[in-house]
Amino acid sequence: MKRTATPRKQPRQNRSKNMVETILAATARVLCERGYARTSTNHIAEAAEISVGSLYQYFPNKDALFIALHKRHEQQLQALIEGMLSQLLAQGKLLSLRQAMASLIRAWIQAHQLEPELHRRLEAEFPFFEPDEEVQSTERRIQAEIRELLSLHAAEIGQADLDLATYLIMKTIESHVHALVIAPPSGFSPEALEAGLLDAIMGCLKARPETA
Amino acid sequence: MKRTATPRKQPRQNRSKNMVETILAATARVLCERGYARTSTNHIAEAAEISVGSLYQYFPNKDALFIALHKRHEQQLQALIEGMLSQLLAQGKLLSLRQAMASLIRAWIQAHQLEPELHRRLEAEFPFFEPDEEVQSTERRIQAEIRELLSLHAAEIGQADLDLATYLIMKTIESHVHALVIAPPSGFSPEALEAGLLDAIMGCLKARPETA
DNA sequence: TTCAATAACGAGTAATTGCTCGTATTAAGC
DNA sequence: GCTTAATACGAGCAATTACTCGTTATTGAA
Repeated sequence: MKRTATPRKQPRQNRSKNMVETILAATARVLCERGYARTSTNHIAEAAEISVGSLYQYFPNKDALFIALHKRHEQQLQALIEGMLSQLLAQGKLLSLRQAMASLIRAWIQAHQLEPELHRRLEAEFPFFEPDEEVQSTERRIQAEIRELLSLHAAEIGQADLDLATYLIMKTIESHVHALVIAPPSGFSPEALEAGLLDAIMGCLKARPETA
Repeated sequence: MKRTATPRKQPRQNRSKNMVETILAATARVLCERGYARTSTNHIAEAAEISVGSLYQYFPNKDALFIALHKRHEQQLQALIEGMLSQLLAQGKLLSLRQAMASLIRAWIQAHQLEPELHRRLEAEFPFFEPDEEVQSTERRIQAEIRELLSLHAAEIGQADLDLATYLIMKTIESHVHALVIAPPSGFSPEALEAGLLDAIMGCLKARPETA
């Protein structure tokens, strides 16, 4: 497996912009159908009804395809979450802390309804690539926005360290939603799970130091 | 890549029992050093200082190696956690709910200190195999034991559905510990994280239905 | 129409990989 | 020692794979 790193040309004409889209769409399709391990660049080219040569004009190597796909998907999710966050921030203290958290959780869950099978494949069977800089930067922005949301209700929050609180609730939401998408637990209704998750988040915020 | 499924012979003599151990140990070593994608059966045989032929006498195909390794590792972790759980159950109501949860969290974290790099590789860059039946059964037993632990303190617990509560706290602990091992967040001390996690768990348990 | 830049093509290649199978070595029962 | 079963070996095969590069087609401006 070569791993050429030579950068490829940027699409100039219209047909080649379409090409990039076609290739990524085919990559997603084949990934969902065959899984990462059994997906080859030849398969992708065939599914996209183009030649391998064309594929390699825009992507320097196989992994670049998946990295691009991964990035695009993450950015779509992030956009949905940020949309809800800006709404919540705009409303200020009109909403209670609990209401705001409930909305955040719901948005997070809904975002993950976007191409869930692709999400599953990307998250579950993907080798560990270094996270994209742009995605990370948005992640930091989301974190800052959640922190701001929390600070609106600082009076109600027991946890003194707002940064820690932000980190904890993000990780908690993220992991539960992840579990919901990857392997939805049987026996519990989505509503019950959502409510339970909200309780956990609120508990984590309300908590005041107690003696062990 | 063939994927022969013919079952292989069970080791009878001593030398072959050692062989299986040697092979698994080498698999772990190579996996940690090279990562899953760049690990071949030839590499493993070389690292184990045996021949590929010998390897294929005990493992029907490449994935069987990783499946066996994965299973062994999971069982080790489960054993540690179950050990702590039986201790906690034996102590009955001597410990407060909070104390019991704190011990559980600590045991969970400590269990994951066992070969963390191997754990990282297995969890992060492993294709999606169907979970092992034996491992799943132990998982269910652990879940039942946690439920029992909770039911000892049912009076203090707001969440009416103990099964849901059990599921929620398991997933919460699991995911936070996972994050701690895979990508420890910078900026927070381990103690603060542990305390925050405990708060989240307790909040999730204490929560009583509120009006949204 | 001409022509050069851009894009698309796809047969072919070099490398790798999983795995087999015929052979050699060792162990155990007699 | 002799015999037989168990174990270990490793050269090599068949299949797959990522990727190249010489060629052809398309575009659009002059």
